[in-house]
Amino acid sequence: MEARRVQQAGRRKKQHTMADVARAAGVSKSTVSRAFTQPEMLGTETVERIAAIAKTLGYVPNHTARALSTGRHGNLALIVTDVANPFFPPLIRAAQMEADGSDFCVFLGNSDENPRQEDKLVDRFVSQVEGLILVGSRLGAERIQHHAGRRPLVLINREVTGIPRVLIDSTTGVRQAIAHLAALGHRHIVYVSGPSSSWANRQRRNALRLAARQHGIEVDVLSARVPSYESGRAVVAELIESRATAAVAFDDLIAQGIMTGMAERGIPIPEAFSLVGCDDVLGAATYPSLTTVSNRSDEAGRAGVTLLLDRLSGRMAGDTRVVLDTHLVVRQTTAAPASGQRRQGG
Amino acid sequence: MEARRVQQAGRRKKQHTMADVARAAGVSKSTVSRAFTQPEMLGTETVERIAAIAKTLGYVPNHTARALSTGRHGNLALIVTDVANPFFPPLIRAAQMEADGSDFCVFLGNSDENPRQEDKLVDRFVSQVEGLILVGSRLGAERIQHHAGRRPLVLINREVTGIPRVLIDSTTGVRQAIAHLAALGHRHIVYVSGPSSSWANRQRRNALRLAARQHGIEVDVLSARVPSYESGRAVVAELIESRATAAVAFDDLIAQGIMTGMAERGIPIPEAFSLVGCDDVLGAATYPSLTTVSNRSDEAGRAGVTLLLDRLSGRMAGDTRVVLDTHLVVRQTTAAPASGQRRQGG
DNA sequence: CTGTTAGCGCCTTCAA
DNA sequence: TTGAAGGCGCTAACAG
Repeated sequence: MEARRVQQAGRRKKQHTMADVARAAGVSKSTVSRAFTQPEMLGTETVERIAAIAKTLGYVPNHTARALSTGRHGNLALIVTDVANPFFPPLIRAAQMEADGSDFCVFLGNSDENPRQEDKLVDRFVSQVEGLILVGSRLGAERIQHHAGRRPLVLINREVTGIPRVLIDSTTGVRQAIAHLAALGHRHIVYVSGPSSSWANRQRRNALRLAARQHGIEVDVLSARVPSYESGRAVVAELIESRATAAVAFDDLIAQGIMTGMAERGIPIPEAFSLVGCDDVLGAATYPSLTTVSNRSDEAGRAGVTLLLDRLSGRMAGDTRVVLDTHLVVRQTTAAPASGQRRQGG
Repeated sequence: MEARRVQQAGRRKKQHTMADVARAAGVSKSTVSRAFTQPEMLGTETVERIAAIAKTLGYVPNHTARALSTGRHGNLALIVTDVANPFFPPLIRAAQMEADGSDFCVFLGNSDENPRQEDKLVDRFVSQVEGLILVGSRLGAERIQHHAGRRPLVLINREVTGIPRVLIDSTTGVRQAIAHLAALGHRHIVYVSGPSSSWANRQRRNALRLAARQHGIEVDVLSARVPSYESGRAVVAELIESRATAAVAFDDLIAQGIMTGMAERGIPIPEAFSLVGCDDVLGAATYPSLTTVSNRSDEAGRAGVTLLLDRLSGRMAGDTRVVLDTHLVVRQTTAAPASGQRRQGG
């Protein structure tokens, strides 16, 4: 009794319902409902009268009840691996704005690079969204397919056949990066890898290996595991040990960490070591400014939402695949290798 | 008829409902419901059996139906002015994780520095959330109070009496910055202001003016309006014209823009001009690395959610006010003014 | 054009 | 400890 009262007190001032409006207007609930969802079915004056009454009453249709009855929520979920990684904010922002343009609300989920967490988030969102977007999902293909069976699903930077996806194709940019390093005279480089379950990471590694082979460049791979400033800094010791003359990092954060680590050891970039990042999220903030493979993650976000919305309105086939190009932005962290080093490398 | 079929086809494979689980377990719906919400009311084995069956069936309680029936959605909304501003991602991330720990889903809204958009977002969220968090709201006090009357509301970096809020207090850090500049010998500085409707901006400006007066430092104010790299760069011409020897920028993005603008004009920082940022979101990425007022925006996000959740569970009085300190991080963009400039300034 | 009647899936009294 | 029944607010047939 006591507890119940507390709970009721906790409840907000009760909103008016359709029944209130109907009573005040002397019509039935259905008519009120129609006045909001299919006004063209009603007499003009009826609609206006109901609208006026609703307004004075401060009536607002209940989103939840409507959703339960129609199965349409007007929500969608965006799940990313790490909100704070600068790759994501522009993507999130663009997705957000795009959804907003179609009156959709967006749930944001942060999986923290953890597949289990990602699963949990999907489960939690799935019953209240129209569809979901997974960015750089760390989930296995079968899990993804499972989820896709429950709700329309779009992937960003993850490739699973049969599921609509938008892919930022690093291949073009990475090829340019290798060509650039080759032209400068590098013969032995390192790829500093990111998370092994990341599609982007695999794609970059493979593209790099292929291009390097074509240019006769030797490639070592070191792993930074987590894409962060710290792990970039931590990998520097190994990097030096490798005796390579240049490195391509999985992303700009790692690259920035490497720059710091190199600076701490008094190794000047680009004079003694060349470095290329990926993503171009730091702008020209680092010094020297970072040569990097640029991508427009905001476009990926926008495209993801568009794809999902199209799919929802039935305007789209199942296996769409949107590919966004990348390109190398040459700034100041790449140069010809020091001659002494070049000998070592060969 | 045709249309209906299309719609049904569009509907996903129907999720299992409580009734399915009940049937499979040979119990009633109520029992299944209780197994999920008040297991202690049931026999241990009953609960386990139901849980097992639910699991094999892949049953997930329907969030929407539950919300309709209880009035509790398990959602909350976080509205920020610009997702892509590096100040926000850590805050968002922390808020996100904190909410997650209490099984809440979070809606993210991007107001784009626009009060109308902010209002719109609130309206759209309000009927499906337990409460909202507004970060750096650009809304008038009366609008905020209006919204707070509909749902529990927490403010971050916005002060409205009577509404729970967490404030990142730049005063302490700004004071340190002024003391630092004064000690270096600066006598005439500029505050490069951010959005005029921003609480943080007003607070920083006022704190700066006060501290400057105490140190006998002259202060001009220039406005960058939008907190971005570009607007920082755009303000540089005026900045030079002012003949001040140092500037404190509303945030690090503006400061970074100023650095670029100065570099373009061949004015070396800190030799010819000293610069202090706010927020400390760039790390040591700029060159020279930026002296700035540090704040931990992630703590603000976490605190905001905690405050809201506490309020929801009735554990909290109305007018809570959490204040987070800041402090100056001296790096490389501040130095004594050139002697010629100092004369001009006095 | 408008009213009537069933649900949507779940929670929550009230009985047993 | 469990079941039956009603309702949360709205939409969507089906009549009229």
